[in-house]
Amino acid sequence: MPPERKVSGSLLHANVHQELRRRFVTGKIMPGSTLSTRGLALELGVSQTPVREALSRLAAEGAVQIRSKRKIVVPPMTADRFCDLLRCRELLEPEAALAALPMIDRARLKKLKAADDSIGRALKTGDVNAYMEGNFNFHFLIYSAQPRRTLLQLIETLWLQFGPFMRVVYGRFGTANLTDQHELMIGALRRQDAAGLRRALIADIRDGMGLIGASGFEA
Amino acid sequence: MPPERKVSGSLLHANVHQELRRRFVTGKIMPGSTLSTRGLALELGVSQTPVREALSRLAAEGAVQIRSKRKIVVPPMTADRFCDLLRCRELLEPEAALAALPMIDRARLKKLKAADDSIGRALKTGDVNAYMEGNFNFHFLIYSAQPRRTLLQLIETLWLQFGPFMRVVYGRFGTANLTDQHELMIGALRRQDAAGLRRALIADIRDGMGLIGASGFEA
DNA sequence: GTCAAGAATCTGTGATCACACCTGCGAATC
DNA sequence: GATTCGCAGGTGTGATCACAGATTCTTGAC
Repeated sequence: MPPERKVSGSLLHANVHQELRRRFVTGKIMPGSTLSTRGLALELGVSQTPVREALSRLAAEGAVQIRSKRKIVVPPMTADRFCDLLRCRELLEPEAALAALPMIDRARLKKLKAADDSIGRALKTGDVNAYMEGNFNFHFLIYSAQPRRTLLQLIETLWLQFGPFMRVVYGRFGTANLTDQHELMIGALRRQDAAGLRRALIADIRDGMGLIGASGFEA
Repeated sequence: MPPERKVSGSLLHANVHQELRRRFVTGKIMPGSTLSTRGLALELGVSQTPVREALSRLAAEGAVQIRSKRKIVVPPMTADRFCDLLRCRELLEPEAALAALPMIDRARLKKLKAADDSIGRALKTGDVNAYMEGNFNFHFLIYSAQPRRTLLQLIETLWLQFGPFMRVVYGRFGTANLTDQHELMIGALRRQDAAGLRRALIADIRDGMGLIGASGFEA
């Protein structure tokens, strides 16, 4: 069979990487599950090559671990790792949010409000998928407004590792009482209130931390 | 020609990645220079495949940019990016150093002293290579003593992007008067003096920041 | 019926080939 | 002599093939 190349635009491996990245961030992939190059290639209708390239990148970003012996797994969840991730978020995200604060114009505020509404609807219907996606959009609408690309990249790395965990936690404990902080953040952004923004964001991150204490981890 | 496989141990692409990473961290690769898969493959005696995989990882870590049109370059240096990197370092590295502080035993202190001596010798002889390598070893001897792997990974990412820049700066301004902070850090570690450690480390990072102001960047 | 040994299969990894496209160098034309 | 057109070389990218090793299922003997 000839290669049958048609592609659409270009850069298959970039598309694959983005698709997988989306799955990670929105928690569509469970911690501890195993991925295979051939399986993903079949599923996405491409050859192994772009899948391998995408998986290398994800490995570099810590989203998957490449156990050289015949298995490539998304890292299992442990309390230590979860805590480490949250504390790193707590270090980096307030910095990004504060840098973004002066850049928030009316248009972006409108988008933020829309994202928060969509989160609210997801909470009502119990749609965890939509909640995860909305939460991601909400936070990165803020962070991407600031010009420090390296800082943004570090935060993306964290969310990539964090997504699968978050999904497990929310699946286990439900998604109640988590949206208040977003409202506070929007208010602080509107008032250009740096202290309030930092406070609300840290509280938002710590909400996740609180969930963790009791549950036995693994897988 | 038959594949002629001999490998050594295993995992070619891991070796390639590590080799390239070392070159980046120690500044053997200049900002703005271009790399090629075929060239590196030839130079390292492997095929393109492991090189491509390693380069994907490095791209994910921000060490190289993959301009889809025919060129893969190490990002050119700009004042904004340099400043962004340094501020991220300032955010993350003190956190790691303080977490490492209680873990520093006599053996590690001895290694730190040795690394600092080696830096001193490099400064005397003006050996920039040795200085870069020693500086890297010194800092990561500290950071790797603490258990937060994610935090460590983030810092490694920063150094990967930082290495080529640092080399340019030191090549341009010389490496004088930079070692004092390391002595102070060793002293603070010995005394388990958290505040002193933080102060010396931040000063060490800001030393780099000071160098940047006047010079016109690019390339 | 139980357990162990071997075959079949499926995995990641590396090499090689094929292709589209950009870059430069050279020659031909005005 | 200057400008433009075309061809050759080199690039990243994707597909395919080949191989080593691990896992799993089957099959055989006790």
